[in-house]
Amino acid sequence: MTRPTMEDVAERAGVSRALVSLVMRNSPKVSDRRRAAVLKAAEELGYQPHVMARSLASRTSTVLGVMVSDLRNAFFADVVEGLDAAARAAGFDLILNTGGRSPARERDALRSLLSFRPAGVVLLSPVAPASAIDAAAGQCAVVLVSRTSRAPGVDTVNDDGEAGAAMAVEHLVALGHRRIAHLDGGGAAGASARRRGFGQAMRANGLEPVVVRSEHTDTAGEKAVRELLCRYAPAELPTALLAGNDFNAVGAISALEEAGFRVPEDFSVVGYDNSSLAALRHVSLTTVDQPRTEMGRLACEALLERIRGERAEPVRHLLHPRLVVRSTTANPRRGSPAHR
Amino acid sequence: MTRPTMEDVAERAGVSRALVSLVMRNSPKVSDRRRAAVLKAAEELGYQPHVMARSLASRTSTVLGVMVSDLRNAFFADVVEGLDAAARAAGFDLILNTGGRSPARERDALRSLLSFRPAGVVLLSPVAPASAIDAAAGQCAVVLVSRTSRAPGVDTVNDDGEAGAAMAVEHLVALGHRRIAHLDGGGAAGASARRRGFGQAMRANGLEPVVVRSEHTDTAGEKAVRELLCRYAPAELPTALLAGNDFNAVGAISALEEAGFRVPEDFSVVGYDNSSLAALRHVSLTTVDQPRTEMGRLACEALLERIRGERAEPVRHLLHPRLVVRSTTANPRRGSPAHR
DNA sequence: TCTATTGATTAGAGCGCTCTAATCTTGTAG
DNA sequence: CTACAAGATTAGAGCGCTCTAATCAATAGA
Repeated sequence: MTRPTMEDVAERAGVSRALVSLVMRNSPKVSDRRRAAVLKAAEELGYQPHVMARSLASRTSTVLGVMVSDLRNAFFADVVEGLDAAARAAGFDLILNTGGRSPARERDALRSLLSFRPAGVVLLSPVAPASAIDAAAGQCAVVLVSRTSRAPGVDTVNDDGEAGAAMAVEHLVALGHRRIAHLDGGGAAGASARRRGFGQAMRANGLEPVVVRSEHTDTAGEKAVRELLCRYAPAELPTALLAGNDFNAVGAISALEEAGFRVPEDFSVVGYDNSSLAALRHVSLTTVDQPRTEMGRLACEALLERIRGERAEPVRHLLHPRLVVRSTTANPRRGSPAHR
Repeated sequence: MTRPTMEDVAERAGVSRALVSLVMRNSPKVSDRRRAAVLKAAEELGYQPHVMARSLASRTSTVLGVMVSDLRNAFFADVVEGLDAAARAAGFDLILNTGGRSPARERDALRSLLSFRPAGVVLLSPVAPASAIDAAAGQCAVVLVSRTSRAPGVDTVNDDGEAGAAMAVEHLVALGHRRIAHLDGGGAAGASARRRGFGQAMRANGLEPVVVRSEHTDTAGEKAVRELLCRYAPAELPTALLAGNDFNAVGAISALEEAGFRVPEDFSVVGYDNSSLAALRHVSLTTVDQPRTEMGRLACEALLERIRGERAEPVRHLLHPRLVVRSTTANPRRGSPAHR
């Protein structure tokens, strides 16, 4: 059961342990003859280098720590996929932890990650206090995803929620909508940026931003729409909705249909996230896509730059989202200048 | 930047490195006075034990390797969540990899995991040949999720797809359905068990099992329904559908509605997985729930039992799924004995 | 022939920890 | 006051590897 070591390979190949080490790290200063002999012996014994021993001896690490609040959230799962692909390509391995959006659990998770002396850590939408993050940055490279930081030792990768919301507004305005409401995501990650972007874009178009407090769930979307329908006289009703995310949008659509409205004929609805839900033909939701896998890749890249010492100044990635137009948006019937 | 070591703590506390080691592993054979002194020194220096060094010296590992084919798949993400919670509780850490359903990538991923000399590995629905899995089992504890094995050194955790499909059939039969079709998942994970369970349950009720070849996507569900509608005369049409999974079910419902049928009035539809999609009020799909988090927990537990040497014989967990009745199933209108 | 010179190989220390065995303290019995 | 057990502490080897510096071999130049 005990696996062969470098010493075993060396003995079998009739060389020194140091030479085997060189071959394993494929150093150029090994003669072809010896290299072949070592490789053969390693093969025969089924030798695999011991990463931890290597890491200890070389005082370097090929491990990246990842703390994710909740893997069930498809957003994080996608980011981790991107992270994994990039890390693997660079010869790094991921050690993963969940923080559960609880400062205490995050602290434990982070401590556990750091005890591996990783080359860097990625924190996905952490709720930990800035001081904890800065402390971590003193020990290894740190990159934050979906969270900002002003610390010089910390890189960040965020999607541009303002731009995303603005794109949605521009799309709706271009279709002819003038009265557009935003079902906002409350305190959820990214919600405030979207709300800000919505407001700015509306005002930039000379329109009055209408915001209905909501949450990132389908039931909250239904509720918000019912509220909206009560609040306005039929002629004053918005003709388009920008939901906080896709789930919220689907809930909103349900409530609209229940109230006898049709989407997109009577109401246009735009979601946010481009989740697998939005892509369902049955749903076919116009939505804003965040480049999630790309965010993972960039986070990994930022880490690698720091690790390799290629960069010391912080980098702040702000990724541009993309509007995916499907079947829930169209020209307005009511209230558009043409039909007024 | 270089972090304090045990030696530093020992010096500051005025004791030997060995004593610090004992305190860190909170051994009972340390006097209270020394323990306090060591703890204080460690605190002041911000000392954190080096997991890799510990692992190397003690020839034990607190790392569990996890290979998942695709984190984007919510099923796997949920299992990993369960795994993470159980591992953390037991003081283990997860190192994660994706295998991408490619034998070659899986081989690399597995090799990479094993190079950490983990205490055990969890393979989520691997496609690797049995020989590769058995080889891994020679190096550490191995548990397979959503894949069977006959190897004595390998534990398995699977959901009972046969039982799940049978439960769905029983539910439909109890509602009065006699003609039930299964849209099958082809070669997807778990599909064959569901198909088998469907066939057995139908025959056990004296009914003819109708199977339509499909896949685990919504578009495949639509296609399968159109095929079904062509294949049968209106009076002979099934009154209920058991889809391969939730996505497939949603596709099927779309196609049914498009063809002028209503769900559940004209057709009852049952999904499989109880994904977040099924829970949407707009969808409200009757479906079969797999205890995914529990599967992760059990996988971890199986590993821990092996690691602690509490068990040598393989364990084969077959988890019971649960039927979640929502709004897409009802008594049949057409074709039921009462209405014939 | 003898030295440089270059390239290939190896000895040996050390990474930060654990673990065994040895040593040092106490407390207690004789 | 000595003897001895029991408990507390430590020295030192070693986990599997890397890395520096030293050694060795082979070729080229004088």
